[in-house]
Amino acid sequence: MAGIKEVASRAGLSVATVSRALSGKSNVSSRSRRLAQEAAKELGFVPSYHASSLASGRNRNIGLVVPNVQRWYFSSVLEGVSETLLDAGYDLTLYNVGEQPERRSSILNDFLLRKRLDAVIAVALVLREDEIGQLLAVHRPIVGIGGVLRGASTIRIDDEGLARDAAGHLIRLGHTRIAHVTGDAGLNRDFKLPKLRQKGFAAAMAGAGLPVRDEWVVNADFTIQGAYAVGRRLLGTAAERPTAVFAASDEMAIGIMLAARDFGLQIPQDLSVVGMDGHDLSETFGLTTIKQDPRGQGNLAATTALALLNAGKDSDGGKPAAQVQDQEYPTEFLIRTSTAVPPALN
Amino acid sequence: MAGIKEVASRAGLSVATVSRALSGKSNVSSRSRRLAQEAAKELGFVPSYHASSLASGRNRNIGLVVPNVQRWYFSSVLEGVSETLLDAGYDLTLYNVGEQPERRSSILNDFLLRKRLDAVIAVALVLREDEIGQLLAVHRPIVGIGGVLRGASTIRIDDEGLARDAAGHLIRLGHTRIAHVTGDAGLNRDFKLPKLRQKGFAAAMAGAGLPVRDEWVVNADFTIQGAYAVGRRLLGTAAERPTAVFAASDEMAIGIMLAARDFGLQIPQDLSVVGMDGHDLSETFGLTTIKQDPRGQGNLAATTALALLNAGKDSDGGKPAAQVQDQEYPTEFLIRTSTAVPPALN
DNA sequence: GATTAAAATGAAAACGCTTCCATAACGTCC
DNA sequence: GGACGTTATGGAAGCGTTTTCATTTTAATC
Repeated sequence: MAGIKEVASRAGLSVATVSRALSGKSNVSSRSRRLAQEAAKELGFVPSYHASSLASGRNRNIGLVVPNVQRWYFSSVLEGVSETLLDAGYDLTLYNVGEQPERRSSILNDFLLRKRLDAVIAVALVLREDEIGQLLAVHRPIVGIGGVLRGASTIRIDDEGLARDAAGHLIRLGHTRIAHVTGDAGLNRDFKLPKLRQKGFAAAMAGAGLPVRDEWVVNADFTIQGAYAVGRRLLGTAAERPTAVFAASDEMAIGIMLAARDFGLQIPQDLSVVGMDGHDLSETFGLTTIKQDPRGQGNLAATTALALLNAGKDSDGGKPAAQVQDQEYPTEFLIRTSTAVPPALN
Repeated sequence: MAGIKEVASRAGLSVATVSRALSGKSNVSSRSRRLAQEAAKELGFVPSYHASSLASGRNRNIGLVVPNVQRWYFSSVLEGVSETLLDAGYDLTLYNVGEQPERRSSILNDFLLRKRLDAVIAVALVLREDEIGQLLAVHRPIVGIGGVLRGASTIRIDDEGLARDAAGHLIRLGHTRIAHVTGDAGLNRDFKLPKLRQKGFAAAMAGAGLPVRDEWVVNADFTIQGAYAVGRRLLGTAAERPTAVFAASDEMAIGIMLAARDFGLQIPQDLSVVGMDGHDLSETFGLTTIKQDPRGQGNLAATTALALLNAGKDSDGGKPAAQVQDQEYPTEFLIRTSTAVPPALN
């Protein structure tokens, strides 16, 4: 394991110059730089991460906290974050906190604060004010995706408004008997998104003077399987059945579609379904949905975090320091083949 | 930012004793330990990760290299690894290498070797011998999942044998016209699994004296969407259509089932489908499959890595050092409702 | 060629811990 | 109560870089 000292003596330079040369600093003659690089390559020298971090105070490591890597949305964000971080030469430390709230706080204490992360990206996670305060106190930028964090930069979509649009689409088609599939249970209580989308749904219904029937607002935990099970109950009773379903996620919309097929219900003739998110599978199912781009959001979050980091460094430097800001990410309403006028009007 | 010195002076102890007390070492009186802990808590002291790693040579950080976090199998492994690592107080550094091979090598050089990881867990990735050599040379245990790595511990299933069993099940039911959905294209060329499963399929067919028809061995990239597209081509021509499909993954099996429904084919009456992996969705679809437990495999991989680490530490210590070994993970053949005797025999 | 500003260099001081080593306190046993 | 084996303790030496600061070299100007 060659250290920087060996490189220095082989290059005939001092340790200091080698360090500067290899880390691309200025004030190094091109000759010295070349010498240092050659010696480093010949010895296979790679600077020790910890020594370097300890001395410089920088980590080149950003933490990502997600509730559940299994879900499409989160793994897509993860992919996006991972991509831009890797390109920037940063490490990604992943905290898959899962549904247990107690794990979350232990993570914050034991890991995040341990001075080993330059920044934290939190997805769909509402941190308590004191937790944010702790992070900000140690000068760690925080960027949140899909959840507003006071004092942190945020990337989000207008969940409530978009949900209203989605439900509105069904209403404009003439549907009056509309069910809503949501997903609270068991999940992190901090996870506000389902409530927001539910609120948007309720707003659309109210705006059209339509009743929200409690038995038609059902919970499916954001999974295809959950929605499939729920769908069998919802659609099984031929007596009075909704003519349209607005699901708070595409996964759940797909679950509903699968259940509908089991009962021989044609989509969209017998049942309209609209989802949300733009899941990879939604196209295959011809699902009308509001597409968001979680991977792009991940990219943006990482970029934002990096910008914040640089801003902190040369705070009085040339380029204007990046500010904490709230960015709304663009979405796209995709009308496909899963929605039509209700059967009665057909 | 309180350092260990402040803790020491507040506790009225030396820095050395505080360090020992807080890291749970022996040879510390219970009184000193209590004092140190109290002082640390009062000051909100958290040891600096980098300083600690630099001084001790340990990182408490394990790298996980996966091809694609989006795929169910990989995200499940990730979840398992993350879980046991978090419980053990270890960090997880994730390398989502994606399909680009050049990225992989830069990761190895720039990150893995930078002395910042205690061990590496590689999923479905064949490292070159010299790459393994590099890692072993710096005394980093490697554990591989789903790909045999010379000199590394491995957790795997018998892909070829299990594929043979899966295809064999169709054959025993009386099917002779069996298609196979596999997935090579675009993927990391190192990814051997599809070839192994394909080999198992071929072996089963050969064993029964059945021909493998080239046009019935189709590629679907391991996705539902891909298999759906492929399925529409495969099943669309009513002329001569397979009576059964063996898909190399449950996702692809599901894609086939969706395509079959589009053509009004009943499963299993008109078409039998068998998958592999035990995807969360397979139950919902009644899919016959061979279930493996990627999350459990992730748990085991992490445990193995940790054991290897400890073995390295007290190599001549009490408990026998953990050995490099090849572990076959148990699987379960689940016969559900997607398979039956072929239509002709019905 | 002298004068001055700018660029390049090296010695050494951090960075904040862990751990070795020597010493001190504590029991235990005859 | 002295000798001895344990267990606790503190001082100080690392760990391998980066960065400050003082110094030397180079370039630029008159």
